[in-house]
Amino acid sequence: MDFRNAVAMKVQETTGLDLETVNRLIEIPPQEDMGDYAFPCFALAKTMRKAPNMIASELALSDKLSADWISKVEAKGPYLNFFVDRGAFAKEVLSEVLEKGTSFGQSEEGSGKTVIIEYSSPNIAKPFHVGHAFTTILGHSLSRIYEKLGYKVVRMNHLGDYGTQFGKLITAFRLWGDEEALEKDAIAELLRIYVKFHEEEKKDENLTTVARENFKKLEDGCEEEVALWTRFRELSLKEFNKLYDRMGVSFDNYNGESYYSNLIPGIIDLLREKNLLVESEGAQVVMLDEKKLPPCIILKSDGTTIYASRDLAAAKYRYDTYHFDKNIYVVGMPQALHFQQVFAVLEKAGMPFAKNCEHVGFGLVKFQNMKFSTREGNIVALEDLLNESVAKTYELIKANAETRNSDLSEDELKAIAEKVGLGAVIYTYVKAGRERDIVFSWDTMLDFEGDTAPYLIYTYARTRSILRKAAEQGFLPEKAGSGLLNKLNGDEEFACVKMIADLPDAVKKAAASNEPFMVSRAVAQIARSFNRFYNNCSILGGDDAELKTARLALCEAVCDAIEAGTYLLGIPVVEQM
RNA sequence: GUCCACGUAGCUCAGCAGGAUAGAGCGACCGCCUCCUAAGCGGUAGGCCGGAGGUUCGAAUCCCCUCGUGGACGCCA
Repeated sequence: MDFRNAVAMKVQETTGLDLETVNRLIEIPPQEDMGDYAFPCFALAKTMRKAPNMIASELALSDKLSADWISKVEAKGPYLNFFVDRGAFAKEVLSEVLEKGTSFGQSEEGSGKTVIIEYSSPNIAKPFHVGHAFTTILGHSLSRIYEKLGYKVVRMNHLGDYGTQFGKLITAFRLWGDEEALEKDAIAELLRIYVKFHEEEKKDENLTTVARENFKKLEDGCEEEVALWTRFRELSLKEFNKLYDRMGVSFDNYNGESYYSNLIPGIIDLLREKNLLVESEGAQVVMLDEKKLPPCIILKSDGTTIYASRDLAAAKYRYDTYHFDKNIYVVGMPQALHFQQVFAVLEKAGMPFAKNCEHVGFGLVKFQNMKFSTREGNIVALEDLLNESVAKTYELIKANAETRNSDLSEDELKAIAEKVGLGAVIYTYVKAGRERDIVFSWDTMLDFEGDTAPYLIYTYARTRSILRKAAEQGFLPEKAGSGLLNKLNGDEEFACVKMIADLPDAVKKAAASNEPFMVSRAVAQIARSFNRFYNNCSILGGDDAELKTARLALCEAVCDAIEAGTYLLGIPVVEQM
C-alpha cells in the first residue's frame, strides 16, 4: 500500500478534485509534529470562495477522511495534516522490505527498454587520475540504478585510443622506449617517453614530422605501427582493468575512438546526401544557426576527421546495434556544447534517436594546495588515493579490533579495510549533485566521520552485529506480515521506517535526473535515523520479547535497505569493522 | 564580446514544476561509553538564501537587471 496515494484518494473523495491534481499538491510537512502528509488548501480557495484556513478546518471535520490507517487529521492554518497510524505504517513498510530483501526498491518501469551508458573512457597510455574517477563512479552507479528499475543497461567504455598522440608515442618508443619498463608498468613508461617527446620536440622540429608520418602509417594500417599501437592499447587496458576490478566496475564494450573512426565515411556520405555539409574556412561543417549553436566541424580543412564525426558515427552504431531507448554520455561539463552540437546534427540528419541522446555532465575535480598538471607529473593517481584511503581505514579498524578484542584475522582486517577504504572514496563522488566541482584535499577525502561511506557501512556492521547477538540468544527478527510489527510506533522507530519507505522513490528520482546523490542522500538518512533509534532505545535489552523481535525486524530491514542503496552507489558493505 | 553553469551557516552541500519556523555534515563549544561497535548520539552558537527590482495571498525557489566565480565558444578530446 502506498500511503501517500491513499491519502490522496481520501482527499479526492472529500473534495472532488481529481486524483492527479491532489497527488501533485500533497506534500510532506516540514516538521514532524505537523503530521506525515499535508494537503494545502490554497487551490480550493478560488472555487470555494473561502479562506484556505476555513476550508482546512471544515475538511478536517469530515468523517470521510477517517480510516484505520489514519490516526489523526487536523487543520493547521491552510493545511490539512494527516497522521498515519504508525504501527500500520511500520507493518506495511517493513513487511515489504523483509519479503524483498535487497531487491527492495526494484521496479519494472524500465522493463523492455535499453539504456546505453558511456562512461570512464580514459585515454590509452595516460595515467588514470582522480578526475577519471568521477565519470567512472557516476557511470557505474547510474548503470546499477537503471538496472534496478528494470532497464537493460549496456556499459560502454569509449576509450581514447586514437589520434596524433599515437604517432608521437610510436616515435618516442622507438627512440627511448624501455621494453622491460613497458612490461612492468606500461602507463608509467608510456608517460615517461611521452613527456620526453614533448621536451625533445622543442629542440628538434623533425620529431614532429616523424610523429605525423607514423600516425599516417598507423591509419593506413602499416603492420609495425599497428602492432605497437595494439600493444600500447592492450597493456594500458590491462592496467585500467586492474582498477576496474578493484572497484567492481565492468563494461560490456570497449570500442574506442579508433573503432568508430572506421565508420565515419558512412556518416559523411549520409550528411552529404542530406545536403548538410557545407564548406567553411576550408573545413566541412554542418550549420546549426537555427538552433543557435555554432557550426559543427565534421572534417578539418586537411580532410581528416575530428571527434564530432567520431561521436556521430558512434551514436549511429549504437542505435543500429542496440536500438537504445536512451543513450547517455557521462562526460564532463566542459563538453556540454560539443554534445549539443552532435545531437543537433543527428536531429538535422533525421536520425530518430537524436532526442534519446543525453549528455550527463559533471563538475571538475580541483585541487586544494596542489597544482594539477599532467606534464609536471604532479597529478593524483586514483590508485594512490585508493591506497591511502585503505591504509587509513586499516589503521582504524586494527585499533578498533584491539580495543574490542575481536577475533578478526589479519586477512579479514585487510579485506574490510579494502572495502571501507574504497567506499569512502566512492562516496565523496556521489554525495553531492554531480555538477558540483569536487575540491580535492586529502583531509576531506580521508575524513571518515559524518556524511561518509564509513558512516553508512559502520551503521550496517553495527546492526548486523546486533542481529548476530540476537540469534545467539535465540531471538530472531519478526517475519513479514507479523502483527507484532505494529509495536514499532516510537518516535525514533517511526522516523526510521519513514526513511526506509522513501528509498524506492529516491531511486526513481535518481534515474530521472541521472543523479546518484538522490540515492546516497536517502541511504544516509536511513542510517542517521537508525543511529538515533539505536542510541535512544535498547534493542536487545528490554523485557518485552515481542518488542525485541519487532525491533530486530527493523534492524533487518535497515540492513537490507542500506545494502540495496550502497550497492547502487558501487559501495560495498561489511559484516564487521 | 556571446552563451552556459554556479553564488544558501566559518567550510562542504541539500532544499528550487512557488507554500507552514530555510535543513544536513564538517569545524567550534558543552555533554553522553559498569549497557547492543563512540567511524556513534544529544545540545549550544552560527543565515537580510550575492545585491536591487518585478510577478502574487505567498519567492531561496519564477521573470528582468546587476555584481562575483568558474567553464565553453571551429579545425584537441
